[in-house]
Amino acid sequence: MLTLTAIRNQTEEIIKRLALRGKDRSNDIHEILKIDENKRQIQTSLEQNLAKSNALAKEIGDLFKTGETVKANIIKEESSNLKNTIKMLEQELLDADSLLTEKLYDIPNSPSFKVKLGYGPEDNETIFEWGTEPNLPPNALPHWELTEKYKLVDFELGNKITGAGFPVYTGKGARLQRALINFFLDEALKAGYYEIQPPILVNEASGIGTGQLPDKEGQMYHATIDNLYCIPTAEVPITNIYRDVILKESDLPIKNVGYTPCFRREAGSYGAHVRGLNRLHQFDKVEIVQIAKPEQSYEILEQMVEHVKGLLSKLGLKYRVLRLCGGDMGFASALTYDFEAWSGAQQKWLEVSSTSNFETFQANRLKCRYKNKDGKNELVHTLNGSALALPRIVASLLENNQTEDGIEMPECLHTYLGFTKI
RNA sequence: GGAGAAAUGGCAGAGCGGUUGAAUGCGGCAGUCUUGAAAACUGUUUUAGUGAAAGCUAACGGGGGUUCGAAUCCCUCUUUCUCCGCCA
Repeated sequence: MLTLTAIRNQTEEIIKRLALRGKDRSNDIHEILKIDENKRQIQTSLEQNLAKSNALAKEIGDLFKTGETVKANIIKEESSNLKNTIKMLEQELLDADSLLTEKLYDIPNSPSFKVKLGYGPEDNETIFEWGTEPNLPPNALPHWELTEKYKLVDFELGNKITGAGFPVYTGKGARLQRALINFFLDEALKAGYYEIQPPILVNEASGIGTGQLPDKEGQMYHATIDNLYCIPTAEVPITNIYRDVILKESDLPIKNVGYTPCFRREAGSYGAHVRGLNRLHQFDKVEIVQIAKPEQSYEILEQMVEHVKGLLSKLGLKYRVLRLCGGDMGFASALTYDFEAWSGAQQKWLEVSSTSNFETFQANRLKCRYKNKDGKNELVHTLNGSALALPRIVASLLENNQTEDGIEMPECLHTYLGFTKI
């Protein structure tokens, strides 16, 4: 969530930046300021009463020590009466505070100045494109037919065991999954990331920390008996490592990478665009996460973008990079680059990575700070990106590299795969 | 899963109803000394809210309660440790 300090001190700038999302938020912001002011008034009044009560308690203690019990009892009564006022003010403060939090949760992150005003995907800017149109045979097949032909993924079997969107990878299909995961992890290690294998079930506090809760509850699988959630991305556990943590300046930037399966309920999805591997309930992803000093974060975002570009280039996939417009950007993000790989047989772009700078939006909820040069605690910036998500990479690889007599695998995967062709 | 014990500052560890935001030790930081370092000595060392500041308020695992007053008593949850059971 946005920090109150920013809303208070840079009100006009925040409003201007929020407007880039295509919706005027000035009323909400001013309402928040009003609630905040009211809250502070209540708080001041409460604290004054508490101070009085503390002073009386001390006085009673002293009186008992000197044996002046009669006098002490009189003050005791006075203090008892004060308690009612305090209780009332406490409740008022609690109400004001929860109202304030509720309103703050409702405001998305204010986009970076680099973000273009826009309302949907049509307003995104393509800032980079690489690769050439694959040369496909005349009878080229979409990946969902290739996976069947070469027995790589069994969707039917997944239906039987679990349900739609839970595919079973078999034979070379399974080995391709493992190869990609290892390739992505190794590339991240080479780039200086530290490998983490986190839990894939998280508690409620973690869901709130990275912003999946309380709003997007319906997107996650929920194990109700133990009140745990299946992670929709490794971002959740890996970023929550730093919840309620004060880092040293020398710790930054922190560069973590983790592979996890990801679970998304994708409630309400249907139709051709979810066919095959295009959209799944369970999929695999390697995620890179960085924690950075504010002044470094945008440079680091560029580095992360370069890293993802490198992966796609090595895989030989035609791809493009989009800078999302305000209206298409995620709730928590200040600047997002989407990566789309070209799917030759489907003749469409498939989103394979989303790499974002959240500035202090997540850090504020997480209470993740670092001690700066002046010894002050300052919120960090958090960033993350998929590097990469597997299913659509597999779809593109299979489709783009199909030949009359098999599917060629890119060279960078050969040693991981133990074969060169499917 | 059963039985028992415990949770205090960066760490270790006192306190177990009344100037205790918290003794002491270690660590950290600053200074004295030194050519420099070590040692020794001196000082300093949590965080958040509010305020121009002084100050005030809150926090001893989380939540709730008793009391004029709680780190200290009670309830509850969580976690850790020990023993038993089960298990890859």
